[in-house]
Amino acid sequence: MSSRVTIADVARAAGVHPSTVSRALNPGTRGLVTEAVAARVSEAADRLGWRPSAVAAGLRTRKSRTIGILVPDLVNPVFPPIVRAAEARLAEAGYVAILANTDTDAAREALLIERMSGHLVDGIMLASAASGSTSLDLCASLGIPVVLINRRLPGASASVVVNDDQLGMVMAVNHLLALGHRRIGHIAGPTGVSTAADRQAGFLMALAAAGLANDPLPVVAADAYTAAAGRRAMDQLLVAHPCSAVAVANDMLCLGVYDALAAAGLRVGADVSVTGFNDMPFVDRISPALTTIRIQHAEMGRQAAEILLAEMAASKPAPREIVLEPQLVVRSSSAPASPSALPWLSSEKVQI
Amino acid sequence: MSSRVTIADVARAAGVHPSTVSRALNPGTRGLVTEAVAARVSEAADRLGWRPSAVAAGLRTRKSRTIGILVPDLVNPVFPPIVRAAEARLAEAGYVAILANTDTDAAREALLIERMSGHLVDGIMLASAASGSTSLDLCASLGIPVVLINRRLPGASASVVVNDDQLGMVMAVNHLLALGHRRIGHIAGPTGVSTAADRQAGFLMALAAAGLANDPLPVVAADAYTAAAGRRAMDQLLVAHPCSAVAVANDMLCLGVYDALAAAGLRVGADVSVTGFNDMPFVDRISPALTTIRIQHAEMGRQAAEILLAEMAASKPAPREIVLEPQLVVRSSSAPASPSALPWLSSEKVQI
DNA sequence: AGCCTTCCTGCAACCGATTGCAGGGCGAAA
DNA sequence: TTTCGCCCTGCAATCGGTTGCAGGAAGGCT
Repeated sequence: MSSRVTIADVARAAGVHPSTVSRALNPGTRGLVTEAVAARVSEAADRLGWRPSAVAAGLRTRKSRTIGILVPDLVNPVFPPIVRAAEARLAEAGYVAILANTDTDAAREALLIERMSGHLVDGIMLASAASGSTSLDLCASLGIPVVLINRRLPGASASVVVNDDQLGMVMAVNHLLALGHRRIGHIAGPTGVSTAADRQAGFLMALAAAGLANDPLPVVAADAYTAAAGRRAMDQLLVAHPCSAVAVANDMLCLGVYDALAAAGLRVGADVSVTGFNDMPFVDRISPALTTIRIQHAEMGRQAAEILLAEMAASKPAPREIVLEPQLVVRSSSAPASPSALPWLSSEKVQI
Repeated sequence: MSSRVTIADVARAAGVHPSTVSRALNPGTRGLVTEAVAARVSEAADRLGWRPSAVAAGLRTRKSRTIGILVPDLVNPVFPPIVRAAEARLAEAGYVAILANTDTDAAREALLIERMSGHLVDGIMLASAASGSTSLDLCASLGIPVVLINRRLPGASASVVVNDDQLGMVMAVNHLLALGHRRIGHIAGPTGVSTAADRQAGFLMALAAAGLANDPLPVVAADAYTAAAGRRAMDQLLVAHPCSAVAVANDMLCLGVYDALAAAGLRVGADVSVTGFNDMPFVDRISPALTTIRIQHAEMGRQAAEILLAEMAASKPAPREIVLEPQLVVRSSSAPASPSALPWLSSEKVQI
């Protein structure tokens, strides 16, 4: 009933030795056998309904045509497009993808990597690796090539595909500056995460370039990329540094920022401009539609797959780094600054 | 460097035979060896850093501790929560999940199933299988247990975990009726899909129960679960059957419905009430927030995993059917009917 | 004390394909 | 006609655990 038909059965049917069947059925070695024999074997194979056993082949070759994909949480809308594109490219090359969620838990991540290594994965894609993660060392000791996606890791020697986070945030801030805003705050991402650090660096750089560098920093760091954390951070920023515009490190945070502003009686866009980052699905549908920085999710996944395929083929790894260009998408959450319309700012002392 | 340490190495280190190592390290057979020996073996195993090779074990046992998950398109927000929950439950049981996107392409689906069977998957979770799909037969002939998620398949003998789509739609319509609406339309899903059929049945049932059965049917079927299809369908419905409320088969369609109403100069909620189905992420953030039917995405994935685990353990399949209860979530897209406020309806001749 | 049972461990085959090595057959060149 | 060489195919080992079978030791019972 099941995959009973083996290469031995085919060999018997075709009147040849199993090894000949193997050679005839394998595209790479088909040239080693006579065309007539190859044809006879192929005919017998699909007459019997033979299906290759990737497991048996893998045991011998130590290659499983399988790669592992680790994401913190698939429900976060940033990841599906990445995974989708990666899987598509891998499937094209005959690979299957093993997916797992790490929950940003280092121990769990290590467990999953070890389990995947037991399944002989030929490579691993690590999306948004937590800082201080030892996963790279683990993979190295297991001899598994890795490519990091979305976040880079300090001092990592693995290949990486990331967005140009710094540039993206510069674009967002420049957009706000062009709208006339001068008091611009920043809700940063959680510390220790490369996307947070790079985006904050971009923010400060853009401000400095505009001659608006100042002290204390108009920055509050959220403790996670969630709406709740965004709400808390914005509540703090409203007190610590009232401003007419805020460049937020992440779209998800923006949802909380919207809540905080609404609670403070402020209108997003009219009273306070907000920009996000990621252009995740449906932020064009929220009210007001979010101005944000679009990153190439799908391209990230595709490129990561491409790199992994190349690294698995090559003998010498030679880590590569791919930085993708972000794009500003202007919608209704950002609007021209009009100081007169901001009575809530007038009572504060100007800090910039 | 790689997974070099085999049970033979461990056996040598512990001074026992490889078979004894296998028994000692396997939870199920550990009782067969002396406690002292088992301890000595375990010690040697993790001193040497032994890691089990799921591939080698699977070759012999014909069990890979791997299951395949097939979804039409991971980017559709309905699926991540399902996949997430399924993967979590499977990981708990020591399984890994192979994920693939079918693009609703039958040929591709068959290819993926065959490929997965080569990887000796112990079971397959099929989310939203296309109607007329031969995948079930294929899996049966391959001897792989299957569980269908989200959509049932006519005449299928496989286990299935679905939402009570009919009941859900009845709840939505009853909600609209309670708000005073009497002219209620329905945007149905694509034909041939069980969710579409069941929800439409629920719509008609609720209308009939309220004594509002009528002819012609105030129903337009969308040709896909997309915003664009929703837009087209609603444009048609506005012409064919003007109404004060519309019960839509799917949240994604609602996005298009919103567009169609806006284009017609009608306000969602105030002029026309709209209900969706799925309560997918962020529909609470769109404007106006969507009244919809919440389905238990995560529970679907978890239950499907549970069933699969049970079926793989049992010798005799015995297909089960689990129907999960939906829940009405009222937000701002539905409001009391006020005929006087609907001048656009007054010129039409009443059809109900 | 002798016999039987039970428990533990070793032996070896096996899962299904891949691959280095060797040998046979055939054509070409001398 | 003989020899050299190449091409094709068969042989058997191998990947790393798992498991049926058998044998030996220890303990219980009469």
